[in-house]
Amino acid sequence: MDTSNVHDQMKSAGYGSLAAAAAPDQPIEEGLCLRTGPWTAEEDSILIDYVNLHGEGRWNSLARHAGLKRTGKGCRLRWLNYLRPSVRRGNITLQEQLIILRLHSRWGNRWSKIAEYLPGRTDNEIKNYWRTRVQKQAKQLKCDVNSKQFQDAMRYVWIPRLIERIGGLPESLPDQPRTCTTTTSEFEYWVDTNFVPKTSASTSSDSYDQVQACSIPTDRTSSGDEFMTYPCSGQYGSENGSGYSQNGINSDIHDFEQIDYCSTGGDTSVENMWNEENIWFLQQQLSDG
DNA sequence: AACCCTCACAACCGCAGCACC
DNA sequence: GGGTGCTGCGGTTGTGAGGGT
Repeated sequence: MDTSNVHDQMKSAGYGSLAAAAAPDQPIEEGLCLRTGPWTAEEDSILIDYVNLHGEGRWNSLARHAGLKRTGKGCRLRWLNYLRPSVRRGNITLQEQLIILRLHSRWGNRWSKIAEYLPGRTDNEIKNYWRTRVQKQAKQLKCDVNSKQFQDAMRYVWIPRLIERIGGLPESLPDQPRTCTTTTSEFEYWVDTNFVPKTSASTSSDSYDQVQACSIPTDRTSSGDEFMTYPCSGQYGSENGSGYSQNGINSDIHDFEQIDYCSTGGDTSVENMWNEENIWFLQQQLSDG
């Protein structure tokens, strides 16, 4: 969807107004009314110019000095989610869907953290994706998105299936895996090695933040880790080893070394994993036990 | 054509954490 | 230590588009 169209349409529809009162945490100067609703092109321009001149941060003073009748929070949100040059628009690609699913299984609703591994994507966008697509499917399957049933569904069915859709299957596997040790996360292959998360992880006390840039945490042994448990050189599938291969699908992780997760182009997003075929397949798997 | 429903998205809200005084 | 203000995060809401009937 072209979000700019949405924006323009909202504007033309007259959405937005001057708020009579400021947000509780956002005191306003006497006599100043704050605008709410969609941003106008003029406001966008003012904000862009101001940030380009003075940089990000200090959003409240920015809003005042730039002459924007917006809250500091509003300016920050508009900049981060929409105006920032690095913001990437367009559909969530299959590769990105895969990353989201896997990181969410690891971190839950920590959208900003997940967004760090998706260049150009905002936490808001990822959150919207999760709510509109994933939660909807959990609802269709009549199970909670956080239930073990749904987690297993993603782990053993959707993710391998998504992998299959992303790359297809090569005629032959590489002669030698790049590396494949028990101490290296397969996920390191999945993330473009040129990518560095945009935020500083070193300032966080979260143990999951103690990771090298360009890699996904690898502490498989931690108690809550149900994340990277696929055999490194084997096939994806259920615990008994038959799993997915019974469907003729060989999903060796190294098949996907060449996926470009930082690509700003491409259009693999057209085909979404959440289609009728996959729903049917998953329901079969679940009913089979 | 009109209505209804779902989807996708931007924007808003409340809260927690942090820094500063 | 307490108060205040700012920032960032996650949850939620409101809106138009688009498809189906």
